[in-house]
Order: sequence, then C-alpha cells, then structure tokens
Amino acid sequence: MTEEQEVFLEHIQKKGLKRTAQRDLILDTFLRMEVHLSSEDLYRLVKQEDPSIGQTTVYRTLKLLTEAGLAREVRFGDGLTHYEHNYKHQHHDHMICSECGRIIEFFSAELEALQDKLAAKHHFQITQHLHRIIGLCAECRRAAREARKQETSAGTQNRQATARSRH
Amino acid sequence: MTEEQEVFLEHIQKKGLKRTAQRDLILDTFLRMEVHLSSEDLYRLVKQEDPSIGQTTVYRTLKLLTEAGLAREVRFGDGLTHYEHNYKHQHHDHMICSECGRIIEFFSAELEALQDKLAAKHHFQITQHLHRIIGLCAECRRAAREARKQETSAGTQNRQATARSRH
DNA sequence: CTCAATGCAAAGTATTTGCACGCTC
DNA sequence: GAGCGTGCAAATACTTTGCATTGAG
Repeated sequence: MTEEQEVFLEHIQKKGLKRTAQRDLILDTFLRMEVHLSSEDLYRLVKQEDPSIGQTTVYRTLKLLTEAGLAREVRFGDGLTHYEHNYKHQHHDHMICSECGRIIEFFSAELEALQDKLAAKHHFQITQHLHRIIGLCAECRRAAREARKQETSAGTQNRQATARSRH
Repeated sequence: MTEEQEVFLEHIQKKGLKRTAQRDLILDTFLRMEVHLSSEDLYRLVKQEDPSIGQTTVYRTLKLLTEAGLAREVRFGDGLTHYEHNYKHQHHDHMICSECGRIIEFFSAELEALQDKLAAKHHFQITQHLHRIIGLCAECRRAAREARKQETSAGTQNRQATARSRH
C-alpha cells in the first residue's frame, strides 16, 4: 500500500464514500504514469485493463483525486484538461514548444519567492498558480535555423524576420 | 482613425481580406472595453448596436484581431476564452480571486527577467507566456477572517485550520 | 439493506464548419 | 463580377447530468 493509496482511502472515508475496483484501478494507473495525462489518455490506459469501464467514471475519479490532493488540474490551452501528480511532488511549471509540443518542466525557488513578494504587495493569498511559457525548444530552434540557412543559400529573397511578439 | 484601426486595416489588406461594417463594429466595441472579454461578452455588447450580427462573426473577428496583434487570447480555466488588448499595452499577468472572481493585473520586470533567464537555461525561445496566480484577494481574506472570528466567539469547537496547499 | 457508484445515453457548453446568399473590391 | 464575409443551422469536442442497475459497507 503506497502512501498515495492511503491518502486516497482516508479521503474516501472522510467523505463517506466507497472504495471500488474502478477507483483503485484508475488511481494505480494514474500513479504509474509520471507525465501529464488528459482524462481521455487515462481512459484509454485504464480501458486496456478493464474494457468495461466508463469514460464518466474516469472523469469523476479524477475530480476525486484532485479533491484528495493527489492530482492537480492543468490546462494547456488546447481545450483539454490535463492532470499531473500533486502529492509530495515538488511544484513545477511548464515550457511548451509550440512546434513539437514538447513539455519542459522547470522549477525556480527564486521565481516562487518573487511571486510571494508580488502577492504580498497586493495583499493576495496564493492558493495555486500556473506559469506557462510558450515558445520554441532548443531542437526546434535548431531546425528553424537550418531551414533558414537552406533558404538563403538557395538564393531566394529574404522574407520578413521570424521574430514574433514576446508576451 | 485610431492607430489600432490602421493596424487592422493593414492586416486586412495584407491578407487580401475585406473591410465590413461588422468587423468595424466589433473592433470598435473591443477597443472601447478595457477589461477582459469573452466572445460571449463581446457578442452581447455588439448586439446592442446591431442586433442582426451573428455569434459566429464575433468568433471569427476575434481570431482575426488576434492574428493582427490587436488582441490576445487568455484562458482563465473556466472553459471560456477571453480576449484582452495586446497592442501597445504593456504585458501583464493575473491574480484571480477564487472567492469573488476579481482579477488583479500585475507586472514585474524582475519576474520577466527571471523568466528570460530560465528560458535561456533550457535553450528555449519564448514566444508567449501566461502566469496566473489563484487565491484570495485582500477583501475576501478579511471576510474569511471575520467569519472565523464569529464562529470562534460563538463557542463552537475549532475546525481544522483553513490553510491550503500552496502550489 | 441502504445509499453511493457505475455505465449508458442524453444534455450541456464553447467553438467550428458547411452552405446559400449578400456585399466589398 | 469574382470571391470573401455573413448568419444560420448543424456539427464537433469535451465534460456533466439523469437514471436505472449494481455493489460496498
């Protein structure tokens, strides 16, 4: 019995809910994956193990895990709700490559501290935060550079620079 | 003719599109509002002026404004896409009160610089970023404190502390 | 034996798309 | 006049809800 499972059971009991095979399976599958999952992703995985399980149960269980503090909702702006671990996992934020979709996780104590300072200035009490940086990852930058080089050497006139607004 | 309108026209022309009364009206209405608007919000406003306008046109025009660099999409996690000004408006981020929904805009050069530093460390080229802090605003904190005081003075036993995980 | 949980289907929401007609350029 | 723009309705995509049945405590 892992610590997470204990946390889950405790939450279940405190709320007068029931332990079921489906919830156990969904939790285990969720715990096994170390990356962000959408409900859909998790549903597919869980279905491999128990094809009779319903999409709805996955949705409901993910909400439950979030309540229990085991998972945390993350929205990347693609319209899907993703979930990631939230129990004894150090908080981190994300850089998302708009070209290849790669997600880089990062953490900065300095950034967290600065954030606390900003919140204090506005007498704001932080519960949660979300920091998402979108751009090009190292690899896609290299690819873009190469493509540009090729084009130039091919003799075509230069197009407008590829710089974009930085927000 | 405001600068924004010129930017819009230029974009329209560059893409071989056409200027229409609807687009003008939507742009004007958008420019007049200084706060975040969802498509729905803007649709309602625009409809007051021209009841024959369609929801779809508002959606399409907002995409157009975003392309032209006049608007920027913001998702607050409520499932709606909001739009805010993006032309010659200093970039800012948001603190959102989970109690009353109030949105506090903030900007910190220090934070922006730190962010650039972190991106550089990962050889990441920033295009865009989103920083959202969720919690309680000053007013709702005060209200919560008062409520707690009342409860205590009423003689009921203390419940568990209201501290939440800070992520 | 009671009440919560499940799975299905249907409903909801937010947004996009197909299409016939209308209007810019 | 050619082709984009518009509004409507229908389609889509994700998530939630109603309900009868099943199952845990």
